[in-house]
Amino acid sequence: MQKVTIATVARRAGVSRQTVSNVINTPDVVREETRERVREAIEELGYRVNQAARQMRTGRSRLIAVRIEPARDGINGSVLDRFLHGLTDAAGLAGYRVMLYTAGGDADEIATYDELLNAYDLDAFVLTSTHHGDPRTSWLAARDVPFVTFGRPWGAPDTHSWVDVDNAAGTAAATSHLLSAGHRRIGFLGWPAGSGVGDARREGWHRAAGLSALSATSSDGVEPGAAAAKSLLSRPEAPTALVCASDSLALGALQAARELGRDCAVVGFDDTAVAQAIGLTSVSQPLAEAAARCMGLLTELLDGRAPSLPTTVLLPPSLVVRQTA
Amino acid sequence: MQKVTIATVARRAGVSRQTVSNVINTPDVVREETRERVREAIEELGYRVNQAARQMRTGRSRLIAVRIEPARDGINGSVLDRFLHGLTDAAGLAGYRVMLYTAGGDADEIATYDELLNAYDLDAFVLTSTHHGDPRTSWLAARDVPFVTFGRPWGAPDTHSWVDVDNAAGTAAATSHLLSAGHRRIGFLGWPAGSGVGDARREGWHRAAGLSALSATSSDGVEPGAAAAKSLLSRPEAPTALVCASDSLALGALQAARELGRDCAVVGFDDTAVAQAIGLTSVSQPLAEAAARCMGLLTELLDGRAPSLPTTVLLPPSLVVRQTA
DNA sequence: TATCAGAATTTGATCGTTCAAGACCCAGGA
DNA sequence: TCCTGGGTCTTGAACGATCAAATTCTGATA
Repeated sequence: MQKVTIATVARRAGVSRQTVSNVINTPDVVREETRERVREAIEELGYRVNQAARQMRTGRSRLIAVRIEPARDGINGSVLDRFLHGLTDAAGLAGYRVMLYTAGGDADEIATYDELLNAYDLDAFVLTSTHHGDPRTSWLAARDVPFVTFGRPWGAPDTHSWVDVDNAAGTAAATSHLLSAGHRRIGFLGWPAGSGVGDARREGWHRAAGLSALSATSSDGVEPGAAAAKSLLSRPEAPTALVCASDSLALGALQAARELGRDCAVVGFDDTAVAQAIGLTSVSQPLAEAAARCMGLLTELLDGRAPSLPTTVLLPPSLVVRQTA
Repeated sequence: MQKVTIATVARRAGVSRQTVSNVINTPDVVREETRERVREAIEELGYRVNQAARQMRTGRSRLIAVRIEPARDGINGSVLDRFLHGLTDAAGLAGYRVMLYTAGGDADEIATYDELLNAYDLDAFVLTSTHHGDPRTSWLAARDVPFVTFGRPWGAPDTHSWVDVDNAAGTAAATSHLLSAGHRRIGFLGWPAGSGVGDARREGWHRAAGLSALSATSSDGVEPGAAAAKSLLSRPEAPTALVCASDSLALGALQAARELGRDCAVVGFDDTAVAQAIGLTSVSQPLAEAAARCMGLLTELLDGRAPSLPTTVLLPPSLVVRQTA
């Protein structure tokens, strides 16, 4: 089976190479009848555009890169996993492919950008886990590399397009749910101030609960969460319900309540496998949609039809009610 | 900043294009002194080989593809996630990159192979979730496409190289652990016969426990697992410990025991986030190593220095002991 | 019928690399 | 002196697509 190139198709259809190329890339400049003839030839021969050749001329690879992170916590790891799946799907529909890379830190990641851009002509990047003073976005912006972040630019102006989930709305919804279930003293278990995501989740609870006293912080994890929850539940005016910044913390809270023999409603965040498994009510991020929107913004950027101002997308999460609240 | 090509480097080093190419690909044919001069030029200019151009000549892309599956169960999803991370790392070290794709079923996946091979000149594939009568491997083999499977060819001869985790050894280790803890009636909670992985996990338990009566099956999931565990625990000679084919089933078993007010040791499989979170003893697969070995086999195939017979790698899992056993 | 604009199609060059073949240099043997 | 041959380096062509410019076709108008 010989290799089928654009020339093979051209011969079969009785036209020139360029016409075949036009049928593929700018069909409207080709006469209807010719177009049909060429399309048939393409079909019969099973022709597929050779990306490498196309890329050499156009300088575009139809490849976008995403970093795959080590599943840190394990519990939260699946968030990225689901996002990745959604992104791969969305990219495929838009005619792009997703390439993975790993990186040890921001500097390492930037070095990888350089490598990927030079060697593979990557078209764009999707960044996750944005944080305060993120050096990656400025590096990419300075070089006019198209990119979108999943996560807003914390503490910085909106100089690029991003997609994020409205974390505050999530905890607010959780709090409202608890309020309408009759709870009046609703506490919050979160991370130390400073992380954008964590602060937003606290803010949503605060806005809906209207009180700021019943709040505790700890690093993420089941054990630390249990310890922090215990101190909260041992106060004089102990909460009857806890909104937590993560499923790990929520799990800790459940353990603490059980150990203290207390009845305490608990809501987690991220709707991870753990939540599903143990019946934990949790706030669920629309990851597939977030991924699709990221891809949407990217194709806008790549097709040059992007608005001059960066677009920002804020998606509402949803509350998945289970047994714990 | 002008684009740096092999010609730029050649000019700077005062040699021809081909010599630069030789320094990169076959350094031993270039005189020591020249080689050094060229290397310096490459360094100073920050030159990187353009993959698209190279690919056009050589027909090889230095890209390998892996399918990213939807996180079915949620609990088990993270297994693939961790494997992917390891594979991306290992591929990077070998000078390859990982590309993702999704597919709805075997036929769909095969169509994707065709597309990826034609359009992107993919060098190789890594298949996961192999199963009885898998059509994917024969399709690839018929076209001489290099590939490795993570998971052995169930019910078929070893016509290709594969890497797998010794599932039977995992459940055997779990059973031995329980035996040495004093348990004498150790049951097994698994999936219906027919899946290679599931059968192997049962087999390991059977071998170590020496009895086959105390076994029950159900589809994967917490609820079904709880139901099946209940029936086991309600028998006259009820087991005092249960080895399970997955963490989901194990979680179900724990719930069943609690509801029945029974004390029952439980061991899961895969050491997922759920196991870590709730202190479930579980069998852990060496996913990073499995990924690295897959990559190792692939590079052998790709460099043409593969042994004539397919290589098979069977890795031992390890038992992570926590509170439940 | 001749002319002309616009549509449709073709031609030649090019992207950056590697392959294949040829050129050059120098030491050693006839 | 001339030839041989291995080591080193250079030259032109090719991979398969698209760009830019040139050419041919078509149909309407004078």
